[in-house]
Amino acid sequence: MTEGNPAGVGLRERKKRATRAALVAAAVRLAAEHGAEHVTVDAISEAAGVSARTFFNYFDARDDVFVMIGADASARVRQAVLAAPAELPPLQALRDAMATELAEIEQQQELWRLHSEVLRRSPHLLARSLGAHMADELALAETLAERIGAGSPLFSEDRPALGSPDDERRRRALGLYPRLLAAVGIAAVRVAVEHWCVRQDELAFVDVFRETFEHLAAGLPAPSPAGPAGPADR
Amino acid sequence: MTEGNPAGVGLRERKKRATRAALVAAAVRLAAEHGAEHVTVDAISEAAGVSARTFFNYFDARDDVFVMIGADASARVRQAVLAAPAELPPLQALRDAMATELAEIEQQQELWRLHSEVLRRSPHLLARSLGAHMADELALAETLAERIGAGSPLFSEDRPALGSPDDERRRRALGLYPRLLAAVGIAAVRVAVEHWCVRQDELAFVDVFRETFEHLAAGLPAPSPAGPAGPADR
DNA sequence: ACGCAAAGATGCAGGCTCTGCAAAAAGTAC
DNA sequence: GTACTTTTTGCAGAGCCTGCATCTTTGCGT
Repeated sequence: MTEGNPAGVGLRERKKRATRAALVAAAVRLAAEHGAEHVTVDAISEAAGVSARTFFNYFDARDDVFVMIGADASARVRQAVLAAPAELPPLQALRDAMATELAEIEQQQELWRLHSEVLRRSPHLLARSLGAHMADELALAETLAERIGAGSPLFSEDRPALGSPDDERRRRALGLYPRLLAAVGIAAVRVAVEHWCVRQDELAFVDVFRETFEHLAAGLPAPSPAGPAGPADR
Repeated sequence: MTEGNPAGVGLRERKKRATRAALVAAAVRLAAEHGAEHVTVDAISEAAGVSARTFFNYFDARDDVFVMIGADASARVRQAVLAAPAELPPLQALRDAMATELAEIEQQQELWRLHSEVLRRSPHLLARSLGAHMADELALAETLAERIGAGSPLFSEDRPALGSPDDERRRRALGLYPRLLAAVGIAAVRVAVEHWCVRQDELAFVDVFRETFEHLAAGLPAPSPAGPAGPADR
């Protein structure tokens, strides 16, 4: 009924995306100004030009509007993991895929800076955001399994909700290693980003990122007192 | 008003703990039976024998009552990390500390099984639980820093909320390595537990746990098709 | 034992979040 | 233009959460 239209995706679809984007933009702008917990659904909806009831047609919970940014970045990482040269070890393939994505995000700085500002001032949202990425982690584990070749043809782009029966089935089909690699990789990126955010002035993100994955590849040995993977940084 | 009383911690304190425990127990029991999202604060409070208003004197949000189990386990892990033999590499010290704690938890099986059942059926809570452990991660990173000797005398038992100015300061004082080790270690435990939960019948948790940390210590190399971490235990 | 001060529990008012339902409005196809 | 589908909206209602005033319990000195 729909997608036969390459030029225009259909007025309906376009309007929906516009509304969603307007809600997210309004929410982030208001949150940056007044603090996320003082921004009501009514205020967001009014700023976006829709009714409060409509807000809940787009988001299951008020907080979701603050964590639904970059929902497609993880999909691109998975694609890159599959496209990586076959001779690369899994950890390196993952590292490179993530590096590419992070570089692109670094260019949209402004939006992400506002967003991270909001998250910093509302730890509650940070926690929620973290949890929201659990589904990404599972999907990434599947992709890694497929790349390694240990997996069955699990590839599919739809992601069932956490805890669904389907989700259950997919977990069973995965080995320990892909899941571990996915979890550890995501944790490493998170730590690298946080570490860099705290000392933006002193360090280049690329260096932090490289050092982080060097630690991992080395098996996390105790760092020498001077510097872990190079000259010390303070 | 303090600790001078070894025999009894004071009636007041005991009552508070009892109330908190009663609320948690009632909540988990009700959630296991009816599903977490159908359990109201009123129902929990009534089952625990207190008023609904009192519930919010103990928990900031209704969902918190479902994720506040084992809040003191992480403190014991930190203690064990510090107490570990000095010649142990950090990763191993962390592994052993976690293993001890997990063994103790394995004995309270019943409560934890119920709890994990609740989390499984309510992914929303799982996400929240994940985020709640962020503070633990930071504290663990500090402890690891102290053990390594790279840290200043940061030791203190009070944990400021995520995002507080104090939290900010403490993050700055930490190097990349301790934070990475803490994040990766916690992620590894989570994966091991999940992997084991999904195939409880086939595997012993100890084995899954050991294999997980072998992967880490080896630097996450691509597993050989046959056996993941080489020819088994050493 | 008595009474005082601190801490906790409770009730209540009120605002905000979120859901189901049915009617109105807007887009789509014929 | 008409009929069909999708989206938006208002409304009612349940539940979540907080601030405030009050009452009860506990800890402790005398």
